[in-house]
Amino acid sequence: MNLHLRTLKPQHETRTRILDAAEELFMQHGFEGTSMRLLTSKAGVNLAAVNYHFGSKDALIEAVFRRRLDPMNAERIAELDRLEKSAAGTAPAPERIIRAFLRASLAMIEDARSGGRNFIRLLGRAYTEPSKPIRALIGQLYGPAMERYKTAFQRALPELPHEELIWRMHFMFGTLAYTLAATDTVQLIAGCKPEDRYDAKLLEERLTAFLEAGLLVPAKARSTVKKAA
Amino acid sequence: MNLHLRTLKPQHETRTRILDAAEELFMQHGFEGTSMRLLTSKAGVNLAAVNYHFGSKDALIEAVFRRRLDPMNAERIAELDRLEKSAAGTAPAPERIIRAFLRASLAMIEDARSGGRNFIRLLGRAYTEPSKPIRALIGQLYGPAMERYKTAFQRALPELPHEELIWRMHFMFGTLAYTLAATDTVQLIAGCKPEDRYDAKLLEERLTAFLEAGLLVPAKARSTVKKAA
DNA sequence: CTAAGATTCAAACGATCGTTTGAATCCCGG
DNA sequence: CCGGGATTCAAACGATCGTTTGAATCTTAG
Repeated sequence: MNLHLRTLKPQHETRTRILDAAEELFMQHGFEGTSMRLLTSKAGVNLAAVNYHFGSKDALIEAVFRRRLDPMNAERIAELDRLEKSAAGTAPAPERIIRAFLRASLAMIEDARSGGRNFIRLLGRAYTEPSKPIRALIGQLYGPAMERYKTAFQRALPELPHEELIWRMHFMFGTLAYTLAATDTVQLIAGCKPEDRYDAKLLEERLTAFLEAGLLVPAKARSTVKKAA
Repeated sequence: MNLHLRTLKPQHETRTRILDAAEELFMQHGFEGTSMRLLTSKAGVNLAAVNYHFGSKDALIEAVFRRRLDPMNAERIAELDRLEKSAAGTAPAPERIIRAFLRASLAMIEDARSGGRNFIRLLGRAYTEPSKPIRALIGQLYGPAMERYKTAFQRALPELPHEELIWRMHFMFGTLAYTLAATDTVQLIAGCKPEDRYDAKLLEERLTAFLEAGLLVPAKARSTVKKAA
């Protein structure tokens, strides 16, 4: 029986070592590109440990996402709760909602010593992952938070058509996902400059300004002009 | 000697069949998730055909990208040339530059019968691909077009600091890449509605409005007001 | 101390991977 | 019709994949 909490550090140490190594290697080489042998050797555990503790490689992948994504989305929702409570009945400003959503991602980018940054980049990849089960898992884990933020935006922007909001949230989510995942693509545009390092605070300002402008742009400004396609 | 052009259709038919099958399967299962056996059987060619015609699987991947990306970026640059010529000396409006960049991608989304749509989704994935060589290839193929559009934006927005422009282009590029790649993530936000089909014209309007707003937002508008978070 | 459960270990399993081989077949100029 | 390069084919190569096994070792309760 391990119901008692004593000596719990070595109890799950192997699990943690595996999760950490998986997080980093999945980010570097992808899921299929990371072999169990490389993974377990980096983690310093036996080859059979993954199947013993997680059951299979796919179950390990799921565990990697759940470990970070569950608390991350919970924090996102809590942040929104706090924001709405402080607004006392009135709808919070869109900018505040955007910042509330960004904060969890950006906070994780800043902590480099634990694998937070690795995970964020890994997460950005997962959205466009070919594997159906992985995308389904991501959708399931993100679902509740997405729903909350959607209604928050709807309340803050009652004049914006529902379908328009869906697309703009899609754009916003895409900008965030790509920005965090494709770190070295900045230099694709910049020419060569690799941009010293992620300044999370500065990045938050830039992202918020960009996303807020896109979200608030008047809908169908050219609806009457219309397309002469 | 096959210098003469005669009978050139069956001459490269195997190559084309392989490229088409690769495009679709790479999109569905990723590069590592697509085996040569599945690929060649779908293409209806012998297993050894890929190595005979392309040399290796990696070389095939590169060929898949080059076949579409070379003309696509050439068209992008031509579009910008045309735009600048019609502007006769003055800098074209940012909106026009954005549309010029989007057009090539959206045109390819519309042609569903050839594998254009497959390729666009595959391309979106490639930006966040773990494999270094693939990202390097993408960067190399995109480089010239990126440089041209960067100077075009700089001329249209001379007051925008260079570093700010880099980031906003990064955001814009990310929005486009993600929007096109993660088709079924829209429903993650929408709840369940799968959105009938991509209406390329409508998508162009929505994307242009969103991106233009983000690109044109005043730089550092809140530097003095600052946050009272 | 001892026995039982939890965990780790080296070794091997069958399957599948990308690639290579050498003969068979096709295509076409002479 | 013939001969040679281009292409296709079935078969096999060695390597590596994820997973399983059964014994060895560690941990802990009684």
